Amino acid sequence: MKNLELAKIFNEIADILEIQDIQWKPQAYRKAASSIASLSIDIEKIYKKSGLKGLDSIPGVGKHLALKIEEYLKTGKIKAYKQLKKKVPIDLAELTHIEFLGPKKAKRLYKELKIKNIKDLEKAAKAGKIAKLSGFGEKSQQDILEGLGMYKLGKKRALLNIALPIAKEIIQSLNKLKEVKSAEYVGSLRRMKETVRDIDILVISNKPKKVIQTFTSLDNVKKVLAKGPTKASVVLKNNMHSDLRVLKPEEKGAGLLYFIGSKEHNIALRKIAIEKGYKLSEYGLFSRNTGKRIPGTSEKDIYKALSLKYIPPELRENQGEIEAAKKGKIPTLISIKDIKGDFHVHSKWSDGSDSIKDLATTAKKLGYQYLCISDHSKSEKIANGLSESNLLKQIKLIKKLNKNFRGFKLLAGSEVDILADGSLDYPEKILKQLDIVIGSIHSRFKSSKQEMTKRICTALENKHLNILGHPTGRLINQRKPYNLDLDQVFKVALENKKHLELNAFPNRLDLSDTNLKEAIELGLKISIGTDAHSKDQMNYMKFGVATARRGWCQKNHILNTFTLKQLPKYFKKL
DNA sequence: GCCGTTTTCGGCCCGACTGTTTTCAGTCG
Repeated sequence: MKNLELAKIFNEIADILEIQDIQWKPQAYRKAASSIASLSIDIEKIYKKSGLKGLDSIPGVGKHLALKIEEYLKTGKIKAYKQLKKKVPIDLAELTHIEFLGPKKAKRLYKELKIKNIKDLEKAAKAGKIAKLSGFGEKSQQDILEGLGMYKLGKKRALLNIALPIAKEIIQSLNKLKEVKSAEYVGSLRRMKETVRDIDILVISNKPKKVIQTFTSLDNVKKVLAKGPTKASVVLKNNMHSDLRVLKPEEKGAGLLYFIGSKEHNIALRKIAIEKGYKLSEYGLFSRNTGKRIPGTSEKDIYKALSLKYIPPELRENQGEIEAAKKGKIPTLISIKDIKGDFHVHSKWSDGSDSIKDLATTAKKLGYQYLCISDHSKSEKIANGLSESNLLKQIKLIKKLNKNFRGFKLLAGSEVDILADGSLDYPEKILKQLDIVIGSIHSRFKSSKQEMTKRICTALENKHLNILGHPTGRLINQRKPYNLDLDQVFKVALENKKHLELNAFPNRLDLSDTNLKEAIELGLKISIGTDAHSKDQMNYMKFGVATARRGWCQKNHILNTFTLKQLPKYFKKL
């Protein structure tokens, strides 16, 4: 996938053009970069299939940029970019990662101090050279030094299971104030993006001063970055940033829209507003002529005034949801209430920490009808994988426990290793005694694309396998997906009537949102498994559901929404 | 450089906060 490489280059071109005070072009490059970065398919595929015309059909990509993309795909470089870099030999992509340092300041630093990269920047800042520049001063230098520290610390974005509890705690503290009418987390966290950079909060109140004061003096606040009458920005103790905005009650709907984002979604909405003679900002929807507020203060009201169906936050990425809303075709997304079971949990028989009985109790408390115990298979020595005899014992125990349940059933499963040759880690006589077999890759991650694809497809052709576990093997912030022809895997899964897992563990979320969208469009069914290694982790289901929502999944796409009675249609051995 | 039921020119989302200013540019979201 060269999508992200291209997006990065276009963004850097935008920076360089901006430095040269060139108007509008930077915006065009940025827009193209953002739409390329959010493509769900490989840009190379688009080009191979439909050539320049295909590239031209990407929003924000016209004739000229299409040619540049073609050049990059063919030669691996873009001449115009090289020339620009020669002219402005600064590592802008790196430098502008520093908070409060944008292209304009970077240019001045280069002109006056020959600063080209982070290293030069650190040296100059430490030597006190930056403070002496006109227009910079002590504070700017301090900001840069701190930004450098943050850059080193916080290159990685936070996982949802880290960010969400912090956000909820902040919300709770703010909601305690009588001045607060409502406090909600917004931004990418509200859209449940797989990782978030900061925690954005929107408070509705007529007394913003008090709210800002409380927010900036919360226990969890390490440093206050900015503090104005309606807006504040802080660094939390874990080095994440949190931004607060306070709006008035009548501004709530527009405020939520604006702060939930995404930016791309908002830009698209504002353009529709303009077409209709309105102006949309975080304060509301207004008539361009009279400046008067258009009645209605909820998000729904605003969508309605723009002739759009309500769009749930998880879909607001400008990836087709606006077009769908225009046609009134926003799907009814799956919700956590639809979930009737979990297909992937580990007990202390392998590397989990709780007993099967405790896991079952938790499942029943969650209102589930079934829970599939899926411990590791014998090759997974490091995770205490079950020997054949132990697995048989476990199956017996599950059958015994089931006798005591009403309206609830434990399913005897296993997360069976897919071995190097694509075979499964237990012999047929064992596999056929299991209710559900999840096949997963846990070794030889660095195989070639061809090998890995063949290995997984062989497993998918095995009649005992039901679900392909964490299909791409990525670990967010840690490990890239395996080299894999995912289209081929989807195709073979479909042909063999196999299901794909959406592993809900927060550092996996595998399949990803865009993968899921592709999979369900093909007609594949998805099984959400928490991969819980303790009963508490069974709550990770919410991250799975959120990711499914981001992948446009409806109830009927997700196996976990089916009742115990309906399951045999999808799992023959039940 | 892109885009188009005001389409081949002339627009391009909108506003808050900060630092270094003496009216605003730069950055962020």
